[in-house]
Amino acid sequence: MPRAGLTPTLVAEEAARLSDEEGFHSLSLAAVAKRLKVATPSLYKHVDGLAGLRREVALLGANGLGERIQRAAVGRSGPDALRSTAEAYRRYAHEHPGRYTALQRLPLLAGAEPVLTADPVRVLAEVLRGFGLPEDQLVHAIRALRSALHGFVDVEAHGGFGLPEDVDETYALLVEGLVRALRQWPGSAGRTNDGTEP
Amino acid sequence: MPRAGLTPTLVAEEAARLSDEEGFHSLSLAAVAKRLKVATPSLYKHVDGLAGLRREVALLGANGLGERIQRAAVGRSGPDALRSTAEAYRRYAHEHPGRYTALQRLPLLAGAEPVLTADPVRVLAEVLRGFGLPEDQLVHAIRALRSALHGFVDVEAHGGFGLPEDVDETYALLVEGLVRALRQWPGSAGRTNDGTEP
DNA sequence: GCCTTAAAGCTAATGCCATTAGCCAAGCGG
DNA sequence: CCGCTTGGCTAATGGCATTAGCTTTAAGGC
Repeated sequence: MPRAGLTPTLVAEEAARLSDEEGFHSLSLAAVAKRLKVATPSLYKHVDGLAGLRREVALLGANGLGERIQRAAVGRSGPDALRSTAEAYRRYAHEHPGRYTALQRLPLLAGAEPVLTADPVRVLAEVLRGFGLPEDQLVHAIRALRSALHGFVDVEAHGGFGLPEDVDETYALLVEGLVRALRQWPGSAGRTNDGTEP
Repeated sequence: MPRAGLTPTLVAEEAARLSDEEGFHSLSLAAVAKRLKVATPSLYKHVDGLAGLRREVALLGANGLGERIQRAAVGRSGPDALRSTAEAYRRYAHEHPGRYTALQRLPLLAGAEPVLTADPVRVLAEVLRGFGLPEDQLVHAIRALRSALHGFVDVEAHGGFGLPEDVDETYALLVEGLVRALRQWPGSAGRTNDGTEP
């Protein structure tokens, strides 16, 4: 019988696909093993149990999200960059719901901070550059931005927006609210171009 | 041997306590049964399996959160009501993390919408009354407000704010950002008193 | 005060999953 | 061609949810 030829990367990627397709709650060693046509215990040669598998999916999610919003921000600045980034953020969460869910728990998984080739938080920090915030407000502003984007995406993913009103429109309004809030952030240098005028 | 004297309510409340103390992920029929000094299958006489148990905890969470923020808002209006409500919202999530986590999944648990004695979303809607928003913007504003509050609390609960900067201060700044964003909401009647002046 | 009876709580049994131990063979390096 | 690393396997254990079916409690009618 020929070998299956698994690697840690192959296993993690299959797990991520499964998470996206069936939901993060459906991620199990047994399910991944079945997809790879392999017995469950075989996976232990490549990943560190279920906890390790989840961690790998979370890492793929963090890097994937980071790369996506990075690409969305490149060549833009200020409100314009924020709008583009916010759009990419939500789109990634829609396209990779399992990875996105996994990503949330990453901070709690203590241990040596592993290789994040593209840290989403760092990208958001760069996006906020163009808003002229004082140095000591940057961390607070990043946190607020993360909260708003994640909160929307999370509520949406849980079916929390039940009314018929257009959810895309709500998101656009939320992002514009963020732009306004950031332009008038305490201690800010003042108004920045809102990106809707030349 | 005398009976244990369980009721659906008693079981649900013990489950909620366990969720808060050990984390929602630790909620299981076996764990609840052990706390109540009862065999696991006995619980099926009072709740509809694990899914039902989670649903009950979610309901306790929704009602608890609703009551808390309701009380915080009473007698206040506009930005003042928003600040008080936001504070109560976060405090509830801190004090009842298990219930709060359960609550998120409530919308997905399809079926007959059950008795919500105090719907948190309705309370938020009333809080937004004082901001003079046009009728057709109310739903969008409520969604934005929910997103921001939940997002912050959720990131915080997952240990997402790793830097040493004061998290309470970030929350206060986020809430002030919301106040600004809502006062200048598209189509709004204009500025409202920001609550920091008589 | 008995006796019927609905229901509370139990034990036994099944099945799924994670995890560990230990076996076996594939396939690479010499 | 040979040996050794290591990928993948089977077997076994233990936790959990769930169902079936039994026993006995204790409430209410008589």
